[in-house]
Amino acid sequence: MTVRVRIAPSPTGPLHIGTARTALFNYLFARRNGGSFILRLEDTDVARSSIEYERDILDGLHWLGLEWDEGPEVAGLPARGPYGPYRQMQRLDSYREAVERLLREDKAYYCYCTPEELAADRLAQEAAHQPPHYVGRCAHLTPEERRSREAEGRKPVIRFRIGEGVVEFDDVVRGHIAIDTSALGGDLVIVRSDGTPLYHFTVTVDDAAMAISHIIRGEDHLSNTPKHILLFKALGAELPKFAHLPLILNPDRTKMSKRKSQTAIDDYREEGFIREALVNHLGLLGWASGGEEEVFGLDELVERFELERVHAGGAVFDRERLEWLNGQWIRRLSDDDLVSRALPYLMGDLEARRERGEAVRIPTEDDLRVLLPLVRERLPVLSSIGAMVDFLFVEELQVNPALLVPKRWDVATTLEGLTEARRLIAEAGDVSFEADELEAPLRALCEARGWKAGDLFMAIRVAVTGRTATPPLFDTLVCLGPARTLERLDTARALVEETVPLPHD
RNA sequence: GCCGCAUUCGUCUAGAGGCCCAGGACACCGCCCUCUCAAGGCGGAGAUCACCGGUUCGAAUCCGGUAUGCGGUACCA
Repeated sequence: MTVRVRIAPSPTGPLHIGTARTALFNYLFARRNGGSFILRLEDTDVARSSIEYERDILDGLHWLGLEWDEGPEVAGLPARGPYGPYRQMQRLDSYREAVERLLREDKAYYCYCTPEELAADRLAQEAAHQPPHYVGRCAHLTPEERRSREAEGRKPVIRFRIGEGVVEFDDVVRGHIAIDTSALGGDLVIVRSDGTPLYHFTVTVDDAAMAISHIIRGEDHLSNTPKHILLFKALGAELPKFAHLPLILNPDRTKMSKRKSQTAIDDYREEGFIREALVNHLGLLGWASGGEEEVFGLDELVERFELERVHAGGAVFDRERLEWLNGQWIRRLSDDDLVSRALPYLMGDLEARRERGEAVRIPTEDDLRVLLPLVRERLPVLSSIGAMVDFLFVEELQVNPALLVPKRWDVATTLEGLTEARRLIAEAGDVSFEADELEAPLRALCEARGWKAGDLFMAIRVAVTGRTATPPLFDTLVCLGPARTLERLDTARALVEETVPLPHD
């Protein structure tokens, strides 16, 4: 059997975590089984769809590395695949044709009920403790009745006859499912009164037309599946296999939502999560390899993925795990790759500072390449690059004098320490400004004075970076260079003297 | 309300009758490493496998019921 799967997002919002996960699983299944992964845009909700969202979704999927084999034309590039168009609003003819067929075969009919009538039905059903359903008022209209309603100017919807019986199917992840059609809400509206087709209808017409073999989607569609099966049959199409993925949940275990969680892939990207981490994390939501490794790249996921191993319970999106994976993946990036990915974040930070009136140097890729080895295992997300290395690029460092004096030291000791350190560093700089050359004499100094090296180093660290947490000190000094190092030590000494009065000595 | 699905450490999960008084990972705690912060290493704590019955010599694993949660129930997708 030729495997053909699809992701069918509607461009009514930015790319959602859930959509991305569904896309991933479809992609993995397709690649694993030598099948095709199809992208289809479900844009029939014209009121809520927009081209911006469409862009965002396509961009996001592309960014994640989930390349589709067939899909719509994008940004000037032509559509790909023999089953186009891949945008539903461009497939209206095929829906019209399908509707006409259903109408002709009396599997569907025009319904003239007004919203008021339907609301009244619903109220009555509620009062009678019945499940809401369409009562079938228009199910068997005579031609005369139809004409008179038309004459009133009523615009009909088209309903699909649901019929009686039990719909059964075997879900790949959930096993055997049986649902009585009486639970389906009565005959289903498939075409709006304005003539546009509705989701349940378009999705099955398209899945049939595109020869989709496996429908892999979120569990929220499980209850709708009987409707689709009935439609497939009415259309005379072959039934695909169904696999319903567990939902991704908010921490309170409700379906993940914008209200309660960060759901836009874009927002994670902006924070500096990298695609490898996101893919890895999403791949582990509802699926596990069965082995004990958990850090997998896309290709490794493809190698191991099995739809049958997807499990049925919902999965809370655990951001801390994502962060850990992000660190793992950042550490695995090559230097060049990390540099090019992190640089925009650094630039952004510095640009923002500049706009606030601070003097900054603009870093080059080379600037970053030098100190990258020092920060890579300290980066949880790329956006923290600025906080890590900004001191190299700001011209006038803001130092909090209170931080300058190490916890175990007093002002006088600090002053002495910085002065002596400045002298030794200047001497070392005359020879060669390298980490080893700097460290040895400073350690010797501490030995001689009975200081803990860590205290002296902390004073220098703050003097030179303004921060208490930095990459290793001597490498940092080397990156800074002798001139700026000495200058900042001088500034810091002055600061200690000026702003902190020396009480009794 | 009705229908459907689900339920193993806080979280993600392994587990498909004896290997499980339940394994791994994140988070947490401690120790080691260490110039700070990380990273890394080692160790710890953490789940009466939702509950109740049944089947079986034996159940997290099979069956039934209950509870709870979630999803669906639109001229949204």
